[in-house]
Amino acid sequence: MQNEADYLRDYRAGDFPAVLVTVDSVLFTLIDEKLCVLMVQRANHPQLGYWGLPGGFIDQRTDASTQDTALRKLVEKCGVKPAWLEQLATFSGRDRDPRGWSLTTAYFALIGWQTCQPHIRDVSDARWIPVEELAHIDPIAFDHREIIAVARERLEQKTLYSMVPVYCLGEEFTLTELQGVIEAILQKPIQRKSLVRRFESSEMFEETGKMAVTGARQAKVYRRKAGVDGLNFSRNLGG
Amino acid sequence: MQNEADYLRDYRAGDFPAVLVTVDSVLFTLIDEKLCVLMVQRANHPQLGYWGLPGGFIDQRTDASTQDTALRKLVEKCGVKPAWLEQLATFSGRDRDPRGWSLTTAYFALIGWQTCQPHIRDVSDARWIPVEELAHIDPIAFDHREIIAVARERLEQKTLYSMVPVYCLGEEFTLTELQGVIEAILQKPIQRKSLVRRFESSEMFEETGKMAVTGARQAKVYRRKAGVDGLNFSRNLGG
DNA sequence: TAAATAGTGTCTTTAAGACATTATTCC
DNA sequence: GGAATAATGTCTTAAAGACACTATTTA
Repeated sequence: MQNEADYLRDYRAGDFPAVLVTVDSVLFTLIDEKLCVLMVQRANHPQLGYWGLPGGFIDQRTDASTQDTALRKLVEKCGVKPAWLEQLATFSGRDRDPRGWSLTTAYFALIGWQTCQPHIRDVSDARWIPVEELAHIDPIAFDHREIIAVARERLEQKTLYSMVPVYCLGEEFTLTELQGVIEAILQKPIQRKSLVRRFESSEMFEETGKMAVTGARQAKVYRRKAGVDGLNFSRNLGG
Repeated sequence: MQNEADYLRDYRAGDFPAVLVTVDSVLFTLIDEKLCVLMVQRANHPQLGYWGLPGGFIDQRTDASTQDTALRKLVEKCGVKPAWLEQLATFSGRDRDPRGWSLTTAYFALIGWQTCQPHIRDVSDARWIPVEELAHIDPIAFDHREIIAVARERLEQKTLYSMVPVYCLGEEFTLTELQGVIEAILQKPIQRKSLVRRFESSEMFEETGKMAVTGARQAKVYRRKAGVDGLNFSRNLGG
């Protein structure tokens, strides 16, 4: 019987028909009170010219995992790393890509648009699209419309029991801005008092000492404490 | 400039180094008050003889998605479909499989062991292993120990806000049995009253009319209503 | 001082936790 | 009747909802 070393020496990838593997990201931000997603106009076949999610193939030399692929592709388009990145789900099937049986591991990401605006202005093929306008964009590449829908669903759920929406904002923000993102995501008003209670009990934030001028009473400016990542509440907001 | 039809005609998979793609499942059940996971002794290289998760390669002719692959492989080992199946996450990297850069989409599944016991008895390479014994099983194939840990984490979380643990039981069960699974998963006692409140308000279950004899007062026997799937509570159990 | 926005106080509501009590069955 | 298990009643607690109120800034 063959031993493992012999097996590996004789092993040739490609004996089985390969699955086409990609990695795509759904990157959200908030612009003008509107939840937006970063879309890229495809520069190659197939579906050249279609709007789709930023992503692409794994580079086996540089990527230690699909998360690295996602980050690499996002940095290409935005110039900076997203403030939040987590795996969403893997979408697969025979018909989702015309080249054959394929699979994409999708990531879910958040960033403050201010952070990457300079870079996106230069990359003419990338654009922030308000999620409400997606319905009017047709076609959309592959199954990316469905992937975005799943990502939105996940974002909504996480908004109910965590502070993730804060990663749609810049480094510094006011409570009213945070409330704005949350309400844009949930598409309904929330109780500011409930938000304040969570904001404080999370201990994820600290005052910068600065005040934001809004035309009336000035608002305290906060930032995320270094090294804090996430905190889940044991109860949902907006019952 | 080439059009899409030309591009697809000329397209050859294999121009890029392929990623090795597999699908694996973490199937849980409850046996003797203990949470167990289905493990299979590997019959092929690499890592022949190691215990690992049931899974394998996608069959592009028969599988419409990785979920089909997961189901196909589980049915091979258990003879029946799991009562619950959902995608867990995709694990990837250069070193997780000695054959090269690889990726596995892992599924998370639940079943009552009674349902598949006859088949598992025949498949000599499959075994239910109590999760507490996993620490003593070394080696475990690939990164499957880590995948199981992530699945357990997910099961624990879902137990706090849903009725999923019920899918670890057979078709018919008592409240005390359900409480048992939950306590085995959370590794701590819960308030039966809280469980009863959730059980009723979920409207996921119905009485069978039967009673279970336990040696003292008999317990009502319930079953899941047809077509009910899941329900998430807006608040966690076991503060 | 009025309007606008920021932030607080406090009562109500909801659903879980704690645990005592009642019910049923077998011996 | 007593032990064991099943099921219910009810008071307490934690955290969100509702909303009135105070505070600060600019016009």
